Amino acid sequence: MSTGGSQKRVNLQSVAEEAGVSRATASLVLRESPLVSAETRKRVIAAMHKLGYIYNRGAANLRRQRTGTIGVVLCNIGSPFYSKLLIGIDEVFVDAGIVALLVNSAENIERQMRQIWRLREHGVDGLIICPAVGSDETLLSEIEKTGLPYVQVLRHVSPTAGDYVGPDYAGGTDLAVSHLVRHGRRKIAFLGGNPVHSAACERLEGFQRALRRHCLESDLIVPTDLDNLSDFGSLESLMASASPPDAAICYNDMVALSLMGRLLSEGELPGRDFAVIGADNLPQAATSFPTLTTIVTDPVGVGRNAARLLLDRITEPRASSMRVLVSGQLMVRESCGGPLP
Amino acid sequence: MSTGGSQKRVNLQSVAEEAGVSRATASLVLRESPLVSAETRKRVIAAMHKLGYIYNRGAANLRRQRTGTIGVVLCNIGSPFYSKLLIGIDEVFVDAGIVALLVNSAENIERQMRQIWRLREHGVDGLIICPAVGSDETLLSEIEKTGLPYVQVLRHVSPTAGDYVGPDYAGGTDLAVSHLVRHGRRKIAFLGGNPVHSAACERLEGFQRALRRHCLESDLIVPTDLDNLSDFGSLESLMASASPPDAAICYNDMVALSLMGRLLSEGELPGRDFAVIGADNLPQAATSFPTLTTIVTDPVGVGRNAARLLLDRITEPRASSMRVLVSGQLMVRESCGGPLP
DNA sequence: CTGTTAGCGCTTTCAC
DNA sequence: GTGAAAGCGCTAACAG
Repeated sequence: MSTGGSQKRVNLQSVAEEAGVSRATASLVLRESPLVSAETRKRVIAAMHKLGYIYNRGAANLRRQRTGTIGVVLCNIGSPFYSKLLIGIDEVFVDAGIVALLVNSAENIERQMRQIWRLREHGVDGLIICPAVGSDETLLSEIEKTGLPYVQVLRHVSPTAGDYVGPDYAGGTDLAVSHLVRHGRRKIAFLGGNPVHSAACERLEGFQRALRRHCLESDLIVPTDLDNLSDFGSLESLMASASPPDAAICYNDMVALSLMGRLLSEGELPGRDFAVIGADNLPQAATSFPTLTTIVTDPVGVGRNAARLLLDRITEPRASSMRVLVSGQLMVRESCGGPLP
Repeated sequence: MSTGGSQKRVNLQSVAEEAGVSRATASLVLRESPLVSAETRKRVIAAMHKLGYIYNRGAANLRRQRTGTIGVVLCNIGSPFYSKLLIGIDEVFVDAGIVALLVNSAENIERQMRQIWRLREHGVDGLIICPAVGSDETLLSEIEKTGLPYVQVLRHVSPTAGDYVGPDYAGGTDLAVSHLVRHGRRKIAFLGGNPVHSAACERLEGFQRALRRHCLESDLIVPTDLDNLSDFGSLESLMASASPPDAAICYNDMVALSLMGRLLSEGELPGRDFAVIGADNLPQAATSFPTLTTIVTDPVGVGRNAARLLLDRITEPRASSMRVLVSGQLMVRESCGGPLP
């Protein structure tokens, strides 16, 4: 075949011929089997390079009945937090020779189902999924019906069913409350988003539990819109009330930074007049004015743990399900407890 | 259902048997061929549902010699900017029935090469790549050698070779300079990162060209470390010099927000005492104190365009290569030109 | 150690 | 309209 534009794809067959061995032997060389002599191996490898051979995983997968790919279903691939999660997942997968198929449910549960279906068609060996808002246990039973191993991350659809890896939201919020109390704050508000999924619920519960422990009332709970940061809902009226809050724990740093912006523009200095604590430790938290005290969660760690748990689950499908909580810390800066700017 | 762990995987064969037709006919039904009668189609579809059939794309791919997957090689999947890009890419791919295989070069050119190799093994039909720092034209020739269609995004390794889609960095910087000049600023600094890749270079060139057009000197170019925002390098000495800058254009909003934090902590009010312009329009830019004027690039648009261009390139491999610049705008807020807080 | 053989699940001529 | 047969490129028994 004279190589005009469409030369025949080089496959194991051609490599084997070039090296003067059989396809089977060449295949063994590929997978670094010790069964093949150094001499033969060398010849085969030389042939591979000479011909520019590229291993066809698709064909191998078809034969071996597994693909070395794993589906990752996130509900908001645009968020930095999720990207960090991906980094952790990717880290483990790279070591295990696995590629992630990333899909986005965009918080839409029909789309989530469609995407999972698509991943199945692609033959993924497992699933890491952050359930879209509105998912319930039928999600898990749908997945289980197909026999595909899976791990939930960041959110779960039930407090007990299925494997789950996530940050210790409640513990983090608890740290924040204790810190505020230690610094003399007594009227603590919670700008907590809406408890539409397990993560938000756990934060809220952590908040309420911590307040109870410190014998404080938890009546300053403000739902916030995470997409429209300029809207602090009923915070306005709280601030104007008879006993306004002197501190706030925010759903995340985005909310906290916005709140600080708002306070500044009203002439109040966060950290002195009003304590603010965020969550996530965005890069900006370290350089804002004032710098932001924040609950540090470890999304990369969550990703790593989820990936590892899934790999375990794939090799050990019958083991009983697990809940992994990755603990966080408090990064103390100027907005609460740190030296004032 | 007592599914005894290892029931035979249901394939097209079983569906065909169940429906009382041949494999070939069943296959036609799958792909919605008009060649099959409504009656038969109905029977086959019923059989598929009954058996819980899942299409095996791997097998189909092997046969058709294409996979319906595309490799996306990014150099920093953790950055929000890249996540936005992914959203645009994903949007187009979902419509085209394509799945993205996402890999991370982590700005490491060996890893980049390894990952590309891996993607090839998975049989991707094309590549969207943001070249890691240090990549040169050999990257393109390596890819071209394999005959795989590709599109560069956000950065390119040569001003002419290969397809490229990116924001109009130079144009954006130009907008910013004109805006500053319009507001009476004359000593404009550029906190521009290091020009280690095409994006940074284009921003810098845009800056210099714009200053020339306004007959200003462009001697206030400060390389900044994008990972360590608290370090503004020689900015310190600039500010202390005989003719200090009265404005700064920053590499991105992260740098700009840090700079504003710094200014505030030194008692200067950004927007009044010193104008600051960022780039990217992060959510925080709208809620910081003061709010941040910023060059709005459109990463989602870049992603969409890159994905579409790649799809074109796949169907039309011989067409000559293209450069697409996605234009941006200036979002005017308090830190320059907007009403003072 | 190496070769032979028989598929993995699907698509695609080409007959009928 | 539908079916029969021939692979896509690889791996896994099993022989030698």
